[in-house]
Amino acid sequence: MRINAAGGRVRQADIANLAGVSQATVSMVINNRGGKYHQIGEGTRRLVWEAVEKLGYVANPAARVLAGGRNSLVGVYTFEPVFPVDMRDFYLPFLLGVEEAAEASGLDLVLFTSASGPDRRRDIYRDGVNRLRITDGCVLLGRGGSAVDLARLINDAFPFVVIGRRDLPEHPIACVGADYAEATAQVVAHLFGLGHERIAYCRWPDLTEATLDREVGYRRAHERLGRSVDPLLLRTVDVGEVTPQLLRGLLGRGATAVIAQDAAIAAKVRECATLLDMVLPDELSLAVLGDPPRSEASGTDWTGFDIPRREMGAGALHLLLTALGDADDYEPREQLLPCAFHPGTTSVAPSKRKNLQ
Amino acid sequence: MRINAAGGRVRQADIANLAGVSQATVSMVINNRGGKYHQIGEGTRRLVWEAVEKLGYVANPAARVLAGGRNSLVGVYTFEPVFPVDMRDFYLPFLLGVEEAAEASGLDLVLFTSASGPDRRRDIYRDGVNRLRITDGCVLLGRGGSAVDLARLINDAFPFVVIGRRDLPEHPIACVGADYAEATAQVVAHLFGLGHERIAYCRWPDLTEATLDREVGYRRAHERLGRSVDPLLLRTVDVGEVTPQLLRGLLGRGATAVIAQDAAIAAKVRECATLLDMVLPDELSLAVLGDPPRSEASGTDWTGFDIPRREMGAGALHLLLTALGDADDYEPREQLLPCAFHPGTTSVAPSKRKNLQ
DNA sequence: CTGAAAGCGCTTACAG
DNA sequence: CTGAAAGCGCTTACAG
Repeated sequence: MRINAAGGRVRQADIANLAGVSQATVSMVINNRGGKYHQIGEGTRRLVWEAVEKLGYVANPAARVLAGGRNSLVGVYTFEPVFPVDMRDFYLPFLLGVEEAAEASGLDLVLFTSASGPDRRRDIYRDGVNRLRITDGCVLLGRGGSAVDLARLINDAFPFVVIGRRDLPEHPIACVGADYAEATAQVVAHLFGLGHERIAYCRWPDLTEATLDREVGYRRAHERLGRSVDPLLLRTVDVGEVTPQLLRGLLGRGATAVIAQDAAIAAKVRECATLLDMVLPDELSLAVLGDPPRSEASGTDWTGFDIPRREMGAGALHLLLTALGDADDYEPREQLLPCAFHPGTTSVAPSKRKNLQ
Repeated sequence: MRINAAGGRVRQADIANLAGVSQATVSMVINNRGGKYHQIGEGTRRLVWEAVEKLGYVANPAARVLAGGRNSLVGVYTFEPVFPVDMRDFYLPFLLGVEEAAEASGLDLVLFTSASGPDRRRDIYRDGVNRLRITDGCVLLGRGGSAVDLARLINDAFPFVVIGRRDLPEHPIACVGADYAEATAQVVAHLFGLGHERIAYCRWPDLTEATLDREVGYRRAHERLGRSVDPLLLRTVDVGEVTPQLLRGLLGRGATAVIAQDAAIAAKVRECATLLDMVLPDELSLAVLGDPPRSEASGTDWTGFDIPRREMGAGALHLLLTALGDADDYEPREQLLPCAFHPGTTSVAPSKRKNLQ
């Protein structure tokens, strides 16, 4: 490294020496500050730049940050270990969106990989310390995210935005979600439009917003057409519980279409249908509520919708920026992005199917 | 964020106040320094940690770095904008490797996305500032990487490791590369083993280590078997220059197998072969020197080798750690990882082919 | 075992 | 138009 007299890195002080000006002046010149205090002469400017070039000066960003306040570091924190490759496929687009937006705003991203302990579980608070604080603010990602941790972050007045709609009983939370309710309603409406009368829905057993919102959409679509939801067609299942018997039950109840919350369930339903010797999609229409990860899509062009993951990532970063901007009168907001409906090839108008009894 | 009396971020001074100790003691406790000077009592330790927890203190990384400490922040810097999706596909595994290793070492990752200017060109040094310095050290990734920038980093005594073999005239550089020479030699040897006598090679026109190393391997494999390289079979081409005429030239020169540096060229060669009504792979064996990105593989199981991208990423991080460890007698090292040979289905024993004149 | 102090290299009021 | 000084929040000798 370029060395000054003292054998250290070249500092503004060295430039000041060589140029015969004060250190403050060097700073002003380098940052091109024209503040009301410092009007710096052309001659001085040149002197300073010459010295800079001669000594090969480079500002120390740490010092700069320390003296200046913000550090232009924004964090990305994932609640679950991100390594299982499937998960990666799923989360990556969010990350890309965040990154794009960060790049556009001149921010660097901190990936909190260290946050997971030896057990690979993740906690924001470990040893009572919130590492996220090295950043100006964070984007939070993933299914986990205990309400306790979130409440604590709010308590700490730490700026953050959650990707995915999130409701916290007490506190309003800034989040950017996908409008699953409306997107689901659209899928259901599409099936109704094709002529299906009885549409089954297999949802997850969890109680997250993502699951509940979709059910809301399923019900909403029925309401809009003045139809009532048959409770026996609305099933709460784990993938493992999807069996030919289950499917037979739905068919027996008159279902001509099955909507699955995710691709794993959808694939399982299809498998069962095949076991029952059904011809797809003619004898059974299928739909999935969201874009399946590559590994599970397996070439099928499912009826469903695309989650605007990239846009959600970018939106989260932007929301975070406004939070950082006017820290004072900032009101946590929920922002819902529309999902693009995708007709796909797994659903068609219902036809007669053979009797399964 | 937790606010102290002065309305600012919580600092060590606030902890010191609350715990009734000096700021220096807080620093020692937090960094768990047992230096010969400071033996700190268990009681004091507890008091400090309690205060830390109560106020939600987190060290300011900039200040820490400035004062000479470590950060547990490691940077990842990509020379090219990473956004074109193909590029992503290519770079992602490296990143995963780095992340895995970082996670295992309790380090967080800083993605320098801001490094690219408005023109989306990337420079480490912009406005005379090297932002990388907020980290303890960096992993550098990508094809760009001007020798000037690298030399400057070395001059600055900034710890870094390059992914991909890199030779700098003057300075030794720490890098983790793939052993392209040996991997290429293996591909050639495989083709010789199948009975091919004359093997053409289409390389890129650039002069990067990645390109030169592969050519070395091509030549080495010939030497080992006591064969000489026919200069007319070793072609330097852009994708655009791969034409049926080119291929005809190679065939006319007796080639029964063509090795392409990348999948784009390989695909083009195959296309040309098809135009010449050749039956593949019987009449022409093909190989690619590296695993093609998903988008270009297009279902073909190319003869070639797998670049150990993930391992390279992890290796780079580990090398960086040793560099950070004994900063004193640290000697920049080059580390080459073997590539796994992959027989594939695009090459077989040569057979008679029809005369193309 | 602990505190007071210097210093890391900057930026930014403030005083001329 | 420019300089002297304070302060950002830490770490690390040094002095007790």
